[in-house]
Amino acid sequence: MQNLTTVEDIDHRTESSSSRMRRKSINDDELIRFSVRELNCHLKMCGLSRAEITKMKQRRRTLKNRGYAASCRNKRMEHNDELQQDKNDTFIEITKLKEENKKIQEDIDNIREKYEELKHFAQQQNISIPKELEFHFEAEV
Amino acid sequence: MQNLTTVEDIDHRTESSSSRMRRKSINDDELIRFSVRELNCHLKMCGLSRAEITKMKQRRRTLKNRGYAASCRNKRMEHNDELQQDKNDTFIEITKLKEENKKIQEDIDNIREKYEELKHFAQQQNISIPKELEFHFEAEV
DNA sequence: GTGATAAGTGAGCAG
DNA sequence: CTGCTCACTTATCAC
Repeated sequence: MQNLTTVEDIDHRTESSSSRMRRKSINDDELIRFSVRELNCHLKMCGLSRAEITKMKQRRRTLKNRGYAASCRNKRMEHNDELQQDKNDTFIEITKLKEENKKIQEDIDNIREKYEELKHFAQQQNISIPKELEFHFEAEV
Repeated sequence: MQNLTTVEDIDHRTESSSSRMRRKSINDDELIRFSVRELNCHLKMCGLSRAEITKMKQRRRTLKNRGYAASCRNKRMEHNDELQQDKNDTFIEITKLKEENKKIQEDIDNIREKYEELKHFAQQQNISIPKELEFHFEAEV
């Protein structure tokens, strides 16, 4: 795509009056970067007609829109990547939590077993365990 | 946007020969729906010139592209919603797992307490607990 | 006027 | 040719 906007690109119907213009005075880069005030100043100095100025303004708008569209696409892609990353992260976290959970559950099972053995031992020794020291396990998972 | 494609829209340079055409014979809807074979048949029956047929084909392509673009955008949005939903779902699951985890950890703490009390009781009663019935808690979280 | 976004268009790739 | 996707343009909306 062409990157220079010269007055002769702008409005061929006024080509006949182009002899009084300074050509290639503003490129696309400047056309975007200049403030409205600076731009108006430049366009006047170039001696552009009203129609040519309108075309230039439109070109400026189009160039800016191109940039907006790009940042819009970019934003969308970044947002998407972010969600995707979240998904990966949470998968890892869930896996970790499940493992931890499982490990703790195993701990409980071990303790329960020991406790049962201990109770059994007490029975054998005819030791009565005070009520307040009793512990009742819930149903195992 | 206009929704009918008539031959006179297609190529004004051949307007002079349009007397032998049947006008408004194909609308955009048909232009998309017809198979290539059907379309060629229709275009011939309408007596379109080669240039007109090319224009019609291009119009068909454009209309199809319009649809493709729409489905592409749609797909992207659905994918995005899906990721967003995943995010919500996993947030719920993680919350649940953390709660469960906490609950189990509390259970362990309770058991640990009871166990310690039991050991203390045994000491008071001068009951020695066999080594194989000992249980060593890991460092508390 | 500026920035953002939805829809439409054309280029170009893949099948 | 068909379908898809990217970059760009245009129309529109909100500020």
